[in-house]
Formats: sequence, C-alpha cells, structure tokens
Amino acid sequence: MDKDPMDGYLPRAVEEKWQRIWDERGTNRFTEQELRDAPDPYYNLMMFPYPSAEGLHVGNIYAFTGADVHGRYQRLTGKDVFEPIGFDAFGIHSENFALKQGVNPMDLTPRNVANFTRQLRRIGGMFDWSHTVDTSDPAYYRWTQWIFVQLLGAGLAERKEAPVNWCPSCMTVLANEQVLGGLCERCDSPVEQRRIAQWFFKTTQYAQRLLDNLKIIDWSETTLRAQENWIGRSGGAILEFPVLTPARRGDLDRRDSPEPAASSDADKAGRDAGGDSASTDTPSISVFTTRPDTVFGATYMVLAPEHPLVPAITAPDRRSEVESYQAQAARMDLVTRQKTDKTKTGVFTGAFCENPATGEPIPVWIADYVLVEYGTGAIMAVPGHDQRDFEFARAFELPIPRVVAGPGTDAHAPLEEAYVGEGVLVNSGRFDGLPWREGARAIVEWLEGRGLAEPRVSYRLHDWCISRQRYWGPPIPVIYCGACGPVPVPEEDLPVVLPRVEDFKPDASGVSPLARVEEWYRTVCPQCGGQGRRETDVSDTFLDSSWYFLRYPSTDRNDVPMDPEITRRWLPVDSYIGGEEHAVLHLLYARFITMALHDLGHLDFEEPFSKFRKHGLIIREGAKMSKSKGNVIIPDPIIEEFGADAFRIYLMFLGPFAEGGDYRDEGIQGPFGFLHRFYDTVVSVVEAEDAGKLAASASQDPEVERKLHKTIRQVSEQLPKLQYNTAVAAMMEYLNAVRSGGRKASRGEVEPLVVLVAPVAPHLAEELWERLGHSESIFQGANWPSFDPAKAAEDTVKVAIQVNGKLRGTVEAPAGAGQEEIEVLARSQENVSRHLGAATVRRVVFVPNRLLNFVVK
RNA sequence: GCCGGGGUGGCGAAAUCGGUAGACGCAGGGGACUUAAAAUCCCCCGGGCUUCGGCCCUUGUGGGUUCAAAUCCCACCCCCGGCACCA
Repeated sequence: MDKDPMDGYLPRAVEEKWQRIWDERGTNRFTEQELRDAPDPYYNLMMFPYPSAEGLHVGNIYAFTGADVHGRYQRLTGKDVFEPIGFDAFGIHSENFALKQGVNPMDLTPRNVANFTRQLRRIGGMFDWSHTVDTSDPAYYRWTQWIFVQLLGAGLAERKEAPVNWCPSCMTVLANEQVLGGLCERCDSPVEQRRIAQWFFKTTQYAQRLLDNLKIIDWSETTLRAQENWIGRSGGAILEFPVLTPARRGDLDRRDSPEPAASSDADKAGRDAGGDSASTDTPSISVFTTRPDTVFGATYMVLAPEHPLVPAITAPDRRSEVESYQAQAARMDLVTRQKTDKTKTGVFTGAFCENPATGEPIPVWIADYVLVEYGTGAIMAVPGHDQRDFEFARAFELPIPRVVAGPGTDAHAPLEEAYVGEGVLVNSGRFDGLPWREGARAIVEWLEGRGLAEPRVSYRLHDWCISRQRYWGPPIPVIYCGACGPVPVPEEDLPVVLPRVEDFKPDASGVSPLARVEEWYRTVCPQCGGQGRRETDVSDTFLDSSWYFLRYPSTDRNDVPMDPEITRRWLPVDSYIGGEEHAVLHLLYARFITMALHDLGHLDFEEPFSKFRKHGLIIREGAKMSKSKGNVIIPDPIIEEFGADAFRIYLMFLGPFAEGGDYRDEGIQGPFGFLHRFYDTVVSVVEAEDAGKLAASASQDPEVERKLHKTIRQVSEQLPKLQYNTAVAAMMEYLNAVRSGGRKASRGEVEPLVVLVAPVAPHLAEELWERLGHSESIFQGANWPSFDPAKAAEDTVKVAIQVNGKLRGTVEAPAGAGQEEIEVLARSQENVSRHLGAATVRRVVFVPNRLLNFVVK
C-alpha cells in the first residue's frame, strides 16, 4: 500500500462513496409529493425477487442490471424514472426452506430481506428504497386480501369442488400453470388429481379479452406466443348425442338427488354442455368438436373416466369393469396419464347414443385419453379423421368410415391412418361434395335447427385455483357460518393476520396447518354474529405478485391500496423487464387482476404493462446454472475483486440481453481493463488541464470527433433497444480510438463518454463526472449527449472492388464519389487490372460508397 | 405433432432493406517498458497454399435465385423455448 490510492481506479472506494452519496442526497428517492408532481414520469419495473437464504444469484443480478441500465438511460434523457424493488417473500419456496432449517419463516424472512437489500444496494441499482414492498408484511397483504374480497363481491371468485392438481411432496394443490408436463414446477414430483373444494378466480371469463389484448401490447414476441398458446382458443361447436339406452332409471334418479358432491359435477357438465341435459328425462351427451364436418363419421363416443354421467349410463353388467377402470385412472399421476405414446385403453359402458347426423346408435366408452377438464369431458370419436380415435378404434375393432376425401382420393379410399387434412365431405348424406369448412358450417346450422348443436369457442385456459393448504401466505379472508355460508371478512377487519405458528408443517390431509390452530380460526360470523370458522387455506403466491407493481407508487398511503392520482400518473408500467419463465404464470395473472380491478372501477387501464421485454438466461459451461451442477456463480467475491461496475458491464457485454449468454470467469477482464483505461484517460485529462498543459480547445482531431459522434449515435440507438452488448462494444472501440498510439485525450473527447458509460457503470461515471468539475449527480439532469449527423458522416470511404463477385481490392475515395471516378481508381490497381485482363467487361455493378463489381465475359 | 427462436474462429459474439464475413472482448503467441511483477502500450491470431504479389476454401447440410447470399427461396439435420391424447 505504498501507492497513492488516487493513482488508479479503485472500484470499491468509488462504489462505496457514491452509494453513500446517493443515499444521503436521496438521488433515487421520490417523496409522495414528487410522485404526484413528476412532469415526465417513467415507470421502470423489474420482476421482484423472492428473498432466498442463498442470496441474490447471478440471474437476478443480470435481470436487474439490464433493467437498471434501461432506467438510467431514460433518466439521463431527462425522464423522471421511478425504479422500485421489493420482495416476494411469501410462498412455498421460503416455507420449505424454513422447514428444512427448522426456523420459523417469520424469523427467516426478515434476515433474508436484509441480506438481499445489502446485495441490491451493492450492485448499484437506481432503486427507490422508500417505496419497497414485502408481500409477507400485513401492511401489504391486507390489500392482497382486499383484492380477494373485491373479486368475491364481483362474482369473480368462487369456491367449487373440482379435480385439482395435488403435489404429494409440497402437500398442496397447484394451479394448472404450476404443473409442467405433469410435474410440480417447484419440486418436480409427479402431480396427482384430487377432488377438493377450492377457491378459484374465474380467469376463463376473461379468456377472450386476455387473448385479444395481446394484439395491443408491446411485448416480446415469444412471450405473446406463449400466452396465446396457453389460452389456447379453438373454434368449433357443441353437439348433442341423445342417450338411447333406457339406462338404469334408478341411477338417473340417484343423480338427481341433492347430494352436494354430485351437484357440482352436474353443474360443470351442464354448463359446458350449454344446457342442463343431465337432469332431463332424455339425457344427451354433449361434446365439443372443432370438426363438426366429420360428425357422419362418429362411430362411437368416449367420456372421460371422471365424467359425471358415467354412473348414470353404465349398464349393470358393465358396472364392475367400468368402476375398476375409473379407479385405475384415478390412481394414475399426471405424468403417466399424459403420456401420449402409450396404447389406448378404455371400457365400454353398455350405453348407446344416437348419432344426431346419421341417426345410428353408437356405443359409449370411457377412456383416459379423454380429459374431464377440457371441453365437455366427452368426445364424439371420428376414427377416420382423428389419429387418437383411429388408434382407439383399431385397438377395439370399431368401424372406421371415411367422411372426408382429400385431393386424389374418393369416398371408398381405405384409411391406413386418420386423414386430418382438408377435402370434401363424402358418406355424409346430403352434405356430400361440400368442402370441409363449408360442410362444418352447414352441418352445425342443420343440427342447430333441431336443437342439437350450437357454435362454441373453447379455451384450454382454466380458472385459477388460488387455495393453498400451506402456512406461509395470506389467509384467504373468508368466514364460514352455519347460517350464512361463506362470508367475506369485512374490509375494515382486514388484514386477517397470519398467526405465528410453531408447528407449520403441512400434511397430506388436504387441509392447511392453520386448521390446527383453533383459537385462530374460531371467530364470529360478521353477518349474523353467530359462530364462525375462518378459512384456513392461504392464497397462492402468484396472487401476491399479481399486483405489487400497483402498490409501489402508493406505499405512502396506508388507507388505500392505490392512490388514484398517483396511479393515473405512473401506470400502466412503461417498461417491464423480466424472465420468460413467468410468461404464463405471473404475467397472465397480473393481466387478469388488472383487468378485473379495471372492471370494478379501481383502475382506468386494463393492461398493466405497456411494454414487456424478456431477458435471456445466463448459462455457464454450456449449462443452466444450478446447485446440482455446481456451476453457480457467487456474485459477492466478484464484486469484491472487480467492482460492481465491471461486473455490470461484463454481464451486459457477454451476449445480447434478450438472448442471454455464456458466462466465463475470465471474461470480466475485458470490461475491467476498459474501466481502468477509461479512468486513467479522464484523470490525465483533468491533471493536464490543472497543470495548464492543455488548452480547452486542444487536440482537435477530426477522426476522433467523427468517431465520437458515430458512437453517440450508435449507443443512443441501441440502449433503448436493450442491445447492450454492441453498445458497450462501441464505447470500447471509441476509447481505443481516443487512446490509440498513446495519444493524449481532451475534455471534449471524454466527457460525453462519461455520460454514455453512466447507465452501465454508474459509480465510475459519477466519480469521473465529479472530477471533471460537476457538483451535481450526473443523473440529476438531462445530460445525455446529442450527436451531429454531419459530424458523424465519413468524408472518405473504402469501396470494395470485385471482379465477378470476388474481392480483388479496395479503393479509398471521397464519400459519394461517382461510378466513373471509382472505376478509374479501381482499374489503376494492379491486382484488379490483372484479373480484368483482356476479358470484356459486360456489366459494372456500382453501389455508392460500398462496392464496384466488374462482371466480365 | 403444432407454434416460436437459433446453428458464424479455440471461446462469448458482430454483421441480416443481399454488397469487403468475423466489429468488440476473452483465451493464446510475440515485443516494448520494468530489478521483477502488476498495470499500460505495440504487433500477430478461421483453415490451406504461396514465388510474399497474392490464390483457394470457410457462416449446420444439400440444392436454387442473383453480378453478388451468413442474409432470400426449397428440402433436410441438429439445439433451445412454449403448447400437446386440448377433441
């Protein structure tokens, strides 16, 4: 330590200094009044982290840095940038970790939040620490519960018994979005189906709007596609197939009896069928199909094993077989059930339906390849034109007629596999000869006239199951009363505070740990004052995060969830940057909640994020970072050694931000060296000025000046498009030009670069800005430099000379030189004239300022 | 199977309104400065051939269009992401 510390760039000292100054001056803070008055608001949002015990990982830092660079750039152009951060602290993740460590999450969470806060400050994010949220704070989840109450009041929340996804390891139900390929998205256990009464939000009511609005929001294309796939709209029709077998009257009667479990089944079947067919005297089976044109080819029907009509229509001699098949299906976990390559299984129920088109009786089967939760849970099987039905028909020797003939085939062409292509209808009575699409329309119209069909759009989107049989979440604010039923907790009684419970371990019973805390759940009915019992399930973590961005600007208000005036000024969010892994989870739920709150009059916009950009994934050694692979990067030692600024630049430089990139430990040397050289360059400018060696206007260098203007242009274009890697490259290139051959830089050459670098290396930029004599923060004004297109323009250009498309030389010429001039210069080059030789030039292609191509012989 | 995105030096990547492929950086090699190291600076760095002037090959594979293709078209292979017995 015999060196003068001011001799060189010491990232740690610089960074600590500026983080302290930002804090003291409140550089990144808004007061409530400033939020109300900001003239040019820009809401820069990033996905808030869940505060794990391991601390911030590189993926978080990558995402936050990319978003922060964007925010800082916007700020340097003069916008009032609000950049909040918070903690998604509730949820099974934290709870599981707490269980493993034998710590109460109420103790663990504050520790993790404190550690995250320290790390987030250290990476130099422009966060407004006076507007954070913590979803596990009663002051926050009071309003999460308020949202539930609003939705319940609006009929958008309902409690129903339905087949739900049960994770046997997490011991809770999961939303559909949390099941990936039949596995729990959190722990990878195979998910089972259970029937439990749960609270649902009616996302399906918004399916079409959620889909339509995708056209008007500026989001990453891949994210839009993911949502579109997830909503999964398909157009078709509901067709009715009357049941022929005078099936057991007794069974039908039993179905009609008011047994609560069964009534919710009938409810679903009735709703999906568009009529209450299950309880009429002549029941019919409703099916959804996207191919009503093939109805003449429907030779059998299949119900899902769980379909509510199964017991009613099953013939007595088939009952034991049917029931054992149902039991077998019920036992199967989702992974096994969803395998598509296994051979088709199923059993005949003994019942028959009438094909409404042909009038023929067709058998009714049950099979697990039909899913209860989609469409009506029943299908008409058209083996000739659906591959699954074809396989099933082959396995059980059912007839496979052709009803669509493609080009080059006719009505009698045998089918070796299902024909799913286009064609004209055949073997379809009076519809023969119609092209399939017209046929579909005509057939639906015809059946509709007889009350047997109805056009219908179906979505694969489900209602959102928000109940969780766990501890670490906001209690669902409902009280059950023997007399009044489920009653929402009155708004003035919110929050329903989660009690501290030492034994918070979940169990397989399907009820929450809170159900063991009698003194907590025993209460009085807010309506009649009688005895009541609290709902003991908590809500899904994704509900916490579905509205946090609405809360940030209003955290100064504890009497309302959102201050209307502030919300109007700041929302919708101007820029949201986050990971693709939330494309259909968080982002869909946030859209739904925003839309619902809009409809209830709480918001005047219905899409929360005007612009969303996904960022890529950081990989290392060709693989996703994970503890099991042992290739995770611990950020703290890197920041220790190289500084946050170098780390930030490196992360932004290693690949296109939207795509991610491969992290290499040595890679940071490049940006680190760049910052060192930049620091030295600026410091020596200041020293030279102080020593009076350099006049203010010294070292006019047209080459460097041109490069400067080109660099400003490029960086200004690329930063807003998140093309950080190439913007950083341009800055490096410019610094190389400034320093090339050991030349001395001048203030005018480096001062603009200090601003260009500021979004990626904010601490160093502040330091250099101060050394250049500025007393205010560089982020305090619209300091972004402008460029002069005239000064950025080259006055000489290199023109490529080709002969027959092959490069044979280059010539240097004034910009805009004409073809003749270039041609003369080109011919004078030995290598060019040699290749031209004696051949006749048949054509000359000239692209001004770029290329001249002689086409010979 | 359907819908997206991608495949370029030893490595991360640039360049896609068709116009000098490989900017910028890492790693590597050589040199300057230094007692030494670090930092800094200069040079080389896709492959092959070379008479040192250059020449040939090269953007997953095979065709095509064009004066000219990483870029456009057709066919195929591989990788990543989304959806998927969704009727």
